[in-house]
This record gives sequence, structure tokens and C-alpha cells, in this order.
Amino acid sequence: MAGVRGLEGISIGRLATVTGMSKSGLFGHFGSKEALQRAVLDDAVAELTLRVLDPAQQEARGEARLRALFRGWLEWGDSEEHLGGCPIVSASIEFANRPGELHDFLADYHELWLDRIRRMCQKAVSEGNFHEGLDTRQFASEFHSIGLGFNLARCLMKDENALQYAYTALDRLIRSVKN
Amino acid sequence: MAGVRGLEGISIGRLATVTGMSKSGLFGHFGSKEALQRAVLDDAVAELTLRVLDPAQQEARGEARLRALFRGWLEWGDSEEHLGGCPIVSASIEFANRPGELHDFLADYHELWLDRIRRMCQKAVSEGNFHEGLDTRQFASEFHSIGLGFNLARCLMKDENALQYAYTALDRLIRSVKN
DNA sequence: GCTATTTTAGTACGAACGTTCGCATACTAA
DNA sequence: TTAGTATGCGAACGTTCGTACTAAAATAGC
Repeated sequence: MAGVRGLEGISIGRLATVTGMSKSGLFGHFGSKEALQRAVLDDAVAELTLRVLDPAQQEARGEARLRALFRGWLEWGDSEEHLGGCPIVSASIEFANRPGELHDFLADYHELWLDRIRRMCQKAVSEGNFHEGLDTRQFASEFHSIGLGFNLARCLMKDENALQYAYTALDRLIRSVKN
Repeated sequence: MAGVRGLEGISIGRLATVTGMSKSGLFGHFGSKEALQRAVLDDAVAELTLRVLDPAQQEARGEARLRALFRGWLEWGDSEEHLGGCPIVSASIEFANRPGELHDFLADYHELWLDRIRRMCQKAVSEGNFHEGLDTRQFASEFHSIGLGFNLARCLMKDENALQYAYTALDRLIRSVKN
């Protein structure tokens, strides 16, 4: 529901119908719509961790782990259960300019995400994959941007080549920071 | 209004209050909410053309024009009247997975936009700025992705360095395709 | 088997939603 | 002067929204 209409597009009434519950019965579990939206986000984050982050951590640190994270994220956002691409990205744009708990949560998570990439990149430097003195924040920003581009191209335009563009872009990025 | 709450977050009632009109009086000008949303989009596109595209066309074709387009788009989306960053990007994600006139319009416009970048890039090739045999679609995809990254970083996290990251990324992209 | 707690349903609320209708006013063209 | 066309208003429509309150049913622990 959130994937198609956004977090704000979730309707408690329709959600109750779909789940076969009463509106109040379902509502009682959350107490407010914002709490429900937050629960949806929490679930998305948990799934992202389980399906993307944890598997990537299994890979050898450095470049390999970065590539695994990249591939995992792209495939996760492109999977069939996610009609709207990465749900966290969608929500981030939806709440980018609205004050409140959800905005703060998303902003914090984004910072965390970028920092995770940055630290992986830093490891790639210390492993000798990437050259010394590399601006890791810059790398993280570009790394993430490629994913955002894929996300939009895939969802909005159903671009078949989007995945290819993304991988090529990553290759170019990595090649430019290699030793 | 659309910048903060999204196109779907536009409320005819509140819009009427803000403009000092009656709800029905304002509604009469559009006939439906979808038509109003479409009018907002048309206005955004017209403004983008006037403030970003046309000025860029004044620059010498090739690399200079691409840089001007890039700078223009970033500054336009980052300007004070756009609380939500580039309104077309926000709307694109909002309607990425919903069928309807708005989705089709946005998908078409995005294709048009990418194609415009691609053709500018092609000119940069024929001008001798960029090397022969360059994959111009790939270039357009990466060019656009950098802008998307900036858009999110700036809106969601108020990242002061986002502009710097974007320009650095563009420099690196252009350097990698130069003759 | 009884009690305490959680979970669900029923009902209702006030507000806001997009939309319709009829009527008034103002400008335009003949 | 008149007919026609925009334009705007006020009131109301039916619907859906999130939320509150109360009571019944299910569950868990003893």
C-alpha cells in the first residue's frame, strides 16, 4: 500500500478491509496513523538489514563488500514485492520537507546509511583496494546517487537498461578511485 | 503546498483559504483535482524551461552547455521558492507506481529530459569535448543521478556539502569522458 | 477453572475531502 | 440593449478520513 500510494496514502480503513479486520481492531495495535507509518518504516529497515546489509557483511571487506551492498540494494528495491522501488527512498522524499518524527527518523537513517558506505569505503582504502587520501564522503555520495538514479529509472520509466547503467556507473566510479 | 505535502497533499479547501477564494470558485477553474495537479506540473515544467533550460541553451554547445544545465537545475531545485527540491522529481516518485495521466506525463517528461542531456552530450562529442564512441545514454543516466543525489541530500538532510559533492562528481564524470 | 491481560469488534464522532448545483455578478460581442 | 460567457460564491452533497469509547471474545498464567 505504501509502495503505491506512499506512507501518507495508507488508509487504515482500507488496510483493515484487506487484512479482514475491523478498523478499530487494527487501529488499536498502533494508536495513531503516524505510529503505523513508523511501524511500516521499521519493518522496511529491518528487511533491508536482513536482506541486503547482513549478506553484504559476509563478503570480504573492501571493494567486494561495497559491490555486494550495491547489488543487494538494487535487487532488493527492484524485487517484485516492492512495487515502488526502495520504500525508504520513497518515504524520504515524501517526508523530506515535513517536520515530525518520521522526517527525523528518515534523515537519521540516511545519514547512517551514507556513513556505512563511507566506512566500507574507508576499509577499501586500508585494504589497499582504493587509493590513499580518497574523499570517502564524496565516494559515498556518488555511490548512493547511482542507486537513486536506478531507483527512479526503474520505477517511473520501467527502463530495462537501468540496471546496466547502474553497474557501469559503479564500475567507472570504482575504477576512478582504484590504486 | 505540493512541495511540502506532495501533489496528492494539495487540498482544494486549504488552497482556497490561502488564496482567499471560495472552494467552489477555485475548483471551477480546474474541474477536477487531477486537472489541478496537472496544472501545477505544467507550471513547474514551464518554469524549469524558462529558468534552467533556456539559459543553458545560451551557452556554447557541448561541455559548457551541459555544465550550465547542471548548475541551473541544482540551483533551481535548491532555490528558496522550492522547499521540496525539484518538484518534478518529487512528483515523479510520488506517481511512479500509480497508473494515470500524471504518471504518463511524468514518465514522458523524464524520458524527454534524459534525451535532452543525451543530445547535449552527443554535441559535446561532435564538438570534440568528449571522446568518440562515448555511450551518451550512460552519460545522461549518470549526469541525472548526480542531480538526484543532490536533491535528496539537500532536502532531507540539509547537507551543506551536497552542492560540493555534486560538482565534484560532475567534474569526475566529465573528466572520465574527455578526449 | 479462575483471573488478568491482550486482542478484536461495534459504533459513533467531528472534520476534511472532492465534487455538484444553483445563483449572482461582471465583462464581451453583437 | 441584449444575449452570451466567464467567473465567483454559498450551501450542501455523500464519502472517507483518523480517532475515541465501550464491551465482548480470546488468550495466557496461575
